[in-house]
Amino acid sequence: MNIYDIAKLAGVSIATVSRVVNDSPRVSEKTKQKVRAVMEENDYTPNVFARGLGLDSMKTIGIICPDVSDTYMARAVSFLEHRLREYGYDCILYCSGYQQEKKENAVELILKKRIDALILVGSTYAGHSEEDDGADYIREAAKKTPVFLINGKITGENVYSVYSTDEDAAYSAVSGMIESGRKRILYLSDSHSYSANKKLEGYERALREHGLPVLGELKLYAKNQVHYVRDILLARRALVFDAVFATDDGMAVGTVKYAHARGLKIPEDLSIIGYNNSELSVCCEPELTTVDNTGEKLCNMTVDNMMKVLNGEEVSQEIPVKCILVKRCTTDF
Amino acid sequence: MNIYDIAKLAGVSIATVSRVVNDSPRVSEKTKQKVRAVMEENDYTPNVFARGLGLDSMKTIGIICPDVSDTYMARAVSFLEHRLREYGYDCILYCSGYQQEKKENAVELILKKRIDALILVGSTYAGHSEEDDGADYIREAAKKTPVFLINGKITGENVYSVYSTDEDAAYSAVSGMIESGRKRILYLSDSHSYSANKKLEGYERALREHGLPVLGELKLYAKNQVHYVRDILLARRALVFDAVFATDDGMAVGTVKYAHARGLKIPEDLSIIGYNNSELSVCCEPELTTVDNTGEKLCNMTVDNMMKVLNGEEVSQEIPVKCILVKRCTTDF
DNA sequence: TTGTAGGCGTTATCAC
DNA sequence: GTGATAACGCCTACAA
Repeated sequence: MNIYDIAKLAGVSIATVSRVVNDSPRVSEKTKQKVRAVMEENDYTPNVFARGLGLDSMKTIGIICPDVSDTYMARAVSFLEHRLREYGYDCILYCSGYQQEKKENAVELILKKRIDALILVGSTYAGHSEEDDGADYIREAAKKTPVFLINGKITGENVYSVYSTDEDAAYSAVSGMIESGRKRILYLSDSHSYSANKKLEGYERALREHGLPVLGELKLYAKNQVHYVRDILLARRALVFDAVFATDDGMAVGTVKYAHARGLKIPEDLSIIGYNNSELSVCCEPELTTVDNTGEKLCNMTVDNMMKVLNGEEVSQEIPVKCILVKRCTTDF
Repeated sequence: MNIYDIAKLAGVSIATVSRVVNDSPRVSEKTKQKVRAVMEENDYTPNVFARGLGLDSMKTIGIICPDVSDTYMARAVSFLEHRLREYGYDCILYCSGYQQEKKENAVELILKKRIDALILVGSTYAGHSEEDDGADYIREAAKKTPVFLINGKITGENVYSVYSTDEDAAYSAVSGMIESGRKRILYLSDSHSYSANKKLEGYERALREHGLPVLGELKLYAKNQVHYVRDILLARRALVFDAVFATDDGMAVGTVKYAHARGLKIPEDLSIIGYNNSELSVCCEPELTTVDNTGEKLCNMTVDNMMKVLNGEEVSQEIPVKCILVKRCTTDF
């Protein structure tokens, strides 16, 4: 059942049917009714491929994230999908993994789908250092379609970044711990991504501004898995620390487990702050103090921005969003 | 840059270019080389819309789930996406919510995209009772494209179901608790979906076969949120139970919190079993005994099956998969 | 082995 | 207000 069939049945031309489909004003109400009736009756649906071919768009946005099974990204994808759908867009999802090669491959493949825009979720896409950010493939992609980063920053034509101010958040979280008497604060992270580095900067600045030394032994990298973190900490008996700032709740919960295993009291003996304010943060005992980086806000702003860009409006290429420290029971300030 | 441009530059016809693109055997190696070179140089990519129009397929699978921010579904989507990509398919994601009307709407909208197949994740799509399963919209969809259910069962032409045997799993979990001396086991659930009902059946069968009464007061419905469950249990001081069988880990963790609040020892005073073996299950203290319903296996089997169906092969319309009880520290059997 | 021509189902630009 | 008709870019008989 195509536009010709409908035209024939309604006794009009395909042009008129097309106009009705697109609700053009220059069709008489009478013929509109007539054509609509025929369409209903035969439950006709315009062929999206044909339409796509003509308009060079299928109203589809590509979303790439390293791993949707990660809570943070799953939530982000959920927010994005909802907001995009409100605007009438569909989502193609691609989970790229964390390796540079796979990320480049993902971008390349998804671009072939002629998406209207591309969203990259997670700071892994923002590269490592400021100089060589390894993000040229993204700038290249931006020549074909607008690119939107969630929680990462890349400068370039046609690329837009919305990110949370992790440096600030880390600074004030760590400052809080220092001001409540902590002297040896462990920085616990699972990555060297853009946002992880920002958190590290905030951590170090807090130490420096409070006159504490920045020690290499107090920076620990691990997998973001509860038991993994617990065990790695248990294995380093010699390492002394009275507080932990983790860049993800999973690692913070691992630290809670470690404290239990060693009989340490939280927060008296060990103060802990997580990141992301995920479900996990209210599962452990005591419940985690954690940084909420307002994923929903980031996502909604990104989509709203995108719609403006697609409409040809001017838009800021860089939007920082403030984090919120959610105080629960693993800190005493 | 389209097929005509490439043809002109390579000094061949568009038919030949098309053959090269599709790696047809009836092109001489020499012209293949030549054409490929030109394509590389201009980094030509065939227009997927045009191809879709001709072939009536864009190699895209629709995935609908009620909510990707839910851990179980996020994992499922992740597994599905990976497997589908191995076969060269893309995924369109749609989060429908749980309301019947929205689910129907989601299916209707995604069908318009002319996907090659549809996957429905979660037993909410399988309806409630055996008689009126409210799934006619799915059978209707199956007239247009093959439909695959993950963890739900619907009978119908062109619909395929892969599901875990939740009745069995619930039966043996609850039996374990009874045999270790529990007499009043609370059934805690957040839904009346197909799989939730199966779990309830298993729970009731275990009680009956062990000579225990099936009591309405011991069936409790709640939201799948840690604090919500804790508070609802605290609010029912009069309710007596010595074990809890929860249909999701989130509610089981809520029960752990409840036990802490009341000073109950786990598992001595209260034995708890969760469901899904999610991240949450190792976050609380003590860690949860839980049922692993092998989501990865369900997903992989679904995709493999789908590929056979798309190739016109015959395939079983119904595949049950066994669950595994993961024993941790909230039970004593 | 290669080329020509028709079809896929729209939208958009003209005329009328 | 409505109707022809030409794109859109690819695939694939059929012909050579």
